[in-house]
Amino acid sequence: MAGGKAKSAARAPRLWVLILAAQRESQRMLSEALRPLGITPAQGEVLSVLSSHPPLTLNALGERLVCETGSPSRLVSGLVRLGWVRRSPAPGDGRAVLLTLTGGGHRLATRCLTVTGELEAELVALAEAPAPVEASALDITLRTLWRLVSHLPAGRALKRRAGKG
Amino acid sequence: MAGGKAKSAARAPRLWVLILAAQRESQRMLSEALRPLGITPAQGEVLSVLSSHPPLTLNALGERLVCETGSPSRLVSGLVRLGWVRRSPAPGDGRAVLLTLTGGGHRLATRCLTVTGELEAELVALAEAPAPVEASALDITLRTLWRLVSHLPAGRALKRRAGKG
DNA sequence: ACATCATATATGACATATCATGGAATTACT
DNA sequence: AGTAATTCCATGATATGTCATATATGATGT
Repeated sequence: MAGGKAKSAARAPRLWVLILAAQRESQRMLSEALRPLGITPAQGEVLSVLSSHPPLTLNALGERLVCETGSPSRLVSGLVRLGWVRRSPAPGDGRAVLLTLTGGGHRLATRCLTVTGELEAELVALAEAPAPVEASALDITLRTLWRLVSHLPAGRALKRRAGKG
Repeated sequence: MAGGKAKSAARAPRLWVLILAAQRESQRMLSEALRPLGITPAQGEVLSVLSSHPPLTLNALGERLVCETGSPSRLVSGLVRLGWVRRSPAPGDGRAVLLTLTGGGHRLATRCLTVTGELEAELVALAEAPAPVEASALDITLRTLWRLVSHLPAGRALKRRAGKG
């Protein structure tokens, strides 16, 4: 019955813990995968967004990022220092700054998208259910996230924790 | 074939972005909810783990945490300074430290578990599907995470991003 | 007993994320 | 025009998470 399920949610690994675990592990994996490119996941997100958008102001970029709230001024500064992004004055607005990728930035963004795609495939492989399941969407989500992290460090932490209740 | 799906994955919000978005938003919500208690989400995780386990060493605690890898020395120091956790020498091992909750720590942990439970309910309400769905577990997971974040700042960032391809 | 290696913790260093502040430019209002 | 309010960006301050190092204790092997 539904009551039993709802009740068990109180002691099962919670959604938010699973979300945290999944984020930590995917962050680690992506961080590792991007290391050869010399950029961090957050920098990769900026490159990806800039590669598929018309020149954006800092503010507009910030509105399209998940990795950071507010205006990603320092995040962009790093990429400018590395030579992948160019800041130019925005025509018609003396306050704003237009961000564009340099030539090398475009090439790096392409490589970054490849790496991101590979990581996505890796995550999907971890998360994919071996067989069709029948349960509520939330149960399926919990199980999927659990499959994703269960044999990674964060998942092992949850197992140890469950070991003693 | 699977190729069709794999191709569409290239432009859909990716699993890892959704995981990041969900983590950012749930972190914000939990952070807000715990503020009245004067603790952070990471500190809350420590209190929760300690409240349901026998005295743990720092190392054993670290093995049960998702919020941090390595040994959570500083995280615990903060809780000791606040008076919620006690460090005592481990009998039989002069290197190790046993961590226990103080009386106030126990009470705070209880309140923390209540807050965490409420947040969990809130997240579940956001994530719950309005009606039964039929799709692969992964699709369901993506949709569930999307429901969770779609009307929150991180989700709006993803919408803006998708707006221009 | 002694030398060596492994383990437990603490701490410094660094990158990152969030919040608050300040300066410059634009917009709105009178 | 002129003033006030708002917007855009940069930067300082703080907290957090990760990595590397240092120190002390325990375990191992001769």
